[in-house]
Amino acid sequence: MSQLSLNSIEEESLRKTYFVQVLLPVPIPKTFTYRVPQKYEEFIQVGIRAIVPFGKKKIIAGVISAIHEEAPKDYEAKYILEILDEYPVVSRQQFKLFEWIAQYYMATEGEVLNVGLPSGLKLSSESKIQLNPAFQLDQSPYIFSQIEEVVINLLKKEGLLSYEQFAEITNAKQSSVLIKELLKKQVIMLIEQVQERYKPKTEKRLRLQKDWLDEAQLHELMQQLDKKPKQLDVLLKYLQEVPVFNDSSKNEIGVAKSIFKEEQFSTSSINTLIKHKIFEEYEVITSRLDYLNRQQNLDHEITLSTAQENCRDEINSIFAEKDVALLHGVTGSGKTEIYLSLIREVIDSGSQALFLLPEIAITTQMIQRVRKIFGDQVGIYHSKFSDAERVEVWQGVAEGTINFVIGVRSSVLLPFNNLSLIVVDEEHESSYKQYEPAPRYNARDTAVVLANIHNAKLILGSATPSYESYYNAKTDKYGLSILTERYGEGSMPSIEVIDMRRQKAKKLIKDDFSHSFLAALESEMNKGNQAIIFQNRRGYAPYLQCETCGWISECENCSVSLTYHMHQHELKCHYCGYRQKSPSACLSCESTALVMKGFGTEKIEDDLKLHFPEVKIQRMDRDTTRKKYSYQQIIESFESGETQILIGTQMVTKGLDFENVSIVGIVDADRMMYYPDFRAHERAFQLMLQVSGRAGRSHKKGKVWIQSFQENHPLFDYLLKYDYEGFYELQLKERHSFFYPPYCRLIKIVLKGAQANAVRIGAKLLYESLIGQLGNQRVLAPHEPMIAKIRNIYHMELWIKLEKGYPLEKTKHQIKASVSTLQENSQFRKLRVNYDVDPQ
DNA sequence: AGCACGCCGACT
DNA sequence: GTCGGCGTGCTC
Repeated sequence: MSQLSLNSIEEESLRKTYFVQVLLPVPIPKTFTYRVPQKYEEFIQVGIRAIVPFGKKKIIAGVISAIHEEAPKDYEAKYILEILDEYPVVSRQQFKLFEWIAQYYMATEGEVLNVGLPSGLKLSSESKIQLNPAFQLDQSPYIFSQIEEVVINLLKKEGLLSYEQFAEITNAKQSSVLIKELLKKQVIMLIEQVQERYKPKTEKRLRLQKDWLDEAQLHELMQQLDKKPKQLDVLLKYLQEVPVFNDSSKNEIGVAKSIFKEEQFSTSSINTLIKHKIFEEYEVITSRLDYLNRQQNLDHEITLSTAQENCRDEINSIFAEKDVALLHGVTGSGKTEIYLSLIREVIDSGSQALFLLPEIAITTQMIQRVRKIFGDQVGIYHSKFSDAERVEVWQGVAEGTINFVIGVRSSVLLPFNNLSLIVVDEEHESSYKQYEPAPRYNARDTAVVLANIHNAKLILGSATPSYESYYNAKTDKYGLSILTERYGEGSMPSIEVIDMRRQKAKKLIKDDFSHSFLAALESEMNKGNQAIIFQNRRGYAPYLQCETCGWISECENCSVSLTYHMHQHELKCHYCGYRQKSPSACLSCESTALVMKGFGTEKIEDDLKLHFPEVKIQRMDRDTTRKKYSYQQIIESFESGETQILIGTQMVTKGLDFENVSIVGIVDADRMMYYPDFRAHERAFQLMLQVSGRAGRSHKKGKVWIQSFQENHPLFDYLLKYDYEGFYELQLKERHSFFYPPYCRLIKIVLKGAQANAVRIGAKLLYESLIGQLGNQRVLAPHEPMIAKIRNIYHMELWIKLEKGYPLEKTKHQIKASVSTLQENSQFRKLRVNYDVDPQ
């Protein structure tokens, strides 16, 4: 005995102490060291979550990123409080990716973790108020107010209250005063509680107790229940659902308790049956991804046309040499089938595949199509899905039960461990770039790195590739495959550009439409065809102006004009949400000569309704799709032919296939082209081509009408010929001479602050410091962005342009160092600075 | 990012 | 005198 205990003491002193690095979802650029309690030693793994104390009172969950034995020298490490997972929720490859994103996009790994982890997997403590167990009202030396007594009684009943509940109940603004007072009187105490937000969904099921399974016993049971008709009903229903007399093993799975409820069986009889040990109630964890529970008739076949097959083979041969293939296929060429057939091959070989789409392109149509082919192997990762569902996709990917994910930007952050193929469709979409909050990452570019980490292949697909990607393909960094034919009978519509200047001179414009367009529209309407009208601006009129004094309606908090919305008769700020009733007279000179300038979707809808009173017209923009199913409803109504004209913003340009659209109108092409951004022309061309692709999807030949006051702009020459490449070449020359991407890399630095002066001077000082290090060729002088003030916060921008090959990482360090030097000065300390690498 | 600590103005 | 305003610094 004594020998034994000596041994264990020796063992104790020889025992290694383990420490872990924990990555926390906070914007601090490092991991934190914690000590591992002995009881958890054997369970510790990289990638599992641990609950740790952080700061004076906070308790949060982080992810273990490394395990080691080095005790920190300068401080005493705190202990891990608890571990949460049996298996890693973050894969080793993910840590690498997180690190790359943080480094490249000048963010912290904690910020990456923060956007990556579904909030159901993030835990953070909440203070709860609890009655002090030692407290007794009659023995307390204090006197209590009425409200205090109410609180005491409530706590007795409820046990725990959150701050929020407490404030609500006492409906007191000084609830914190009350809490302090009660703490002083030792009535209450505060506890920190972490709550796992993700709860697996469970289902209550019923089955027969084992004693009743054979025929004789069942018979006896029937007899027993002969006088209890309600219970007998339940039993008969059960036997109907689960014919245990044929196969007693079926009893194991039982039946969902809910089916009895649905069919109005008596709940009390069921409970009696359970109490009498005839039925057994048990719970199972079910998936929220309800399609996983459904057996489907899968249609594994993907049939490709000869052109598609050739393209697929071409991509496969590109992959023999290169990791990235750019698929440039015109709208309607059937790129999706090619992706899906390649994904099929990957999944069948047992690896994972990821299919990225911009948010608006993940439609019900698309999901159903993919489900039909892949069934329960697909996980959908989309912001419209609940957090619990996202946690399940996350876990499915980590555990390997889901090997195909179709999702938005953030799905590049899922815990893949065996990825073989990534597809980025509509790769030119600027929504792949996250803007707020940090990390400002581009999912398309991150996918390149993700593919690299997994040794996977990547397909970038688009009808109008981004110039960066096309340049990479042209310079042989990526492979290139081109699909020029539309799939099936469709052909590209013809395009006509209307010279609005001439139309205006001849007075052939009515309500912002040229007569020729209106005539064409009318003729198509008479034929029973459908039309899409595109205008990239919502609301009625972008601003209200006084004709007497020139006053313009402006937002109080932002440097933008207020947009007039007719339906609510309001002026709204599209940046901060400020609204006011539309004035009937000028707020400056009181003249009533107020006119609306410019036009948005709402005005177009209004005008066209007057023009075509008998045609059903719908509008699709952020204002009409705010409600959950309104988007769906608008699409369905257009699809069924009920709506004849669909007016919309960018929303109408993506992924929608309508058979009957024979005419497309782009009301104001100039607005897209004359935007102060070096990508404006690239974007305008892409957008116009995309909208054009909505017409002539079937055998009907479509036509696109574009209204412009700059009708002889070279962009149109290329657009009319569908000459993507020609326009690309032209633009590239411009990018070269003005030194813009793809010839350089851009980093945008934004300084924000409440004091216009501090922001302006701070930007100037930062500029001076940066040109000192990078040279004045590489830094653009600070300037106000187009919208200099948003919600009363002033903005200044600094652009860094770096030629290819210039040391990137070093530059980023220099930038950060310059910013921290600037912020040593208290005047600039409260400026917010954010970095946008490869801004869109 | 939160959150506590600490140092100055306006009030029972 | 105190309450609470926000500027400052730290979190293993």
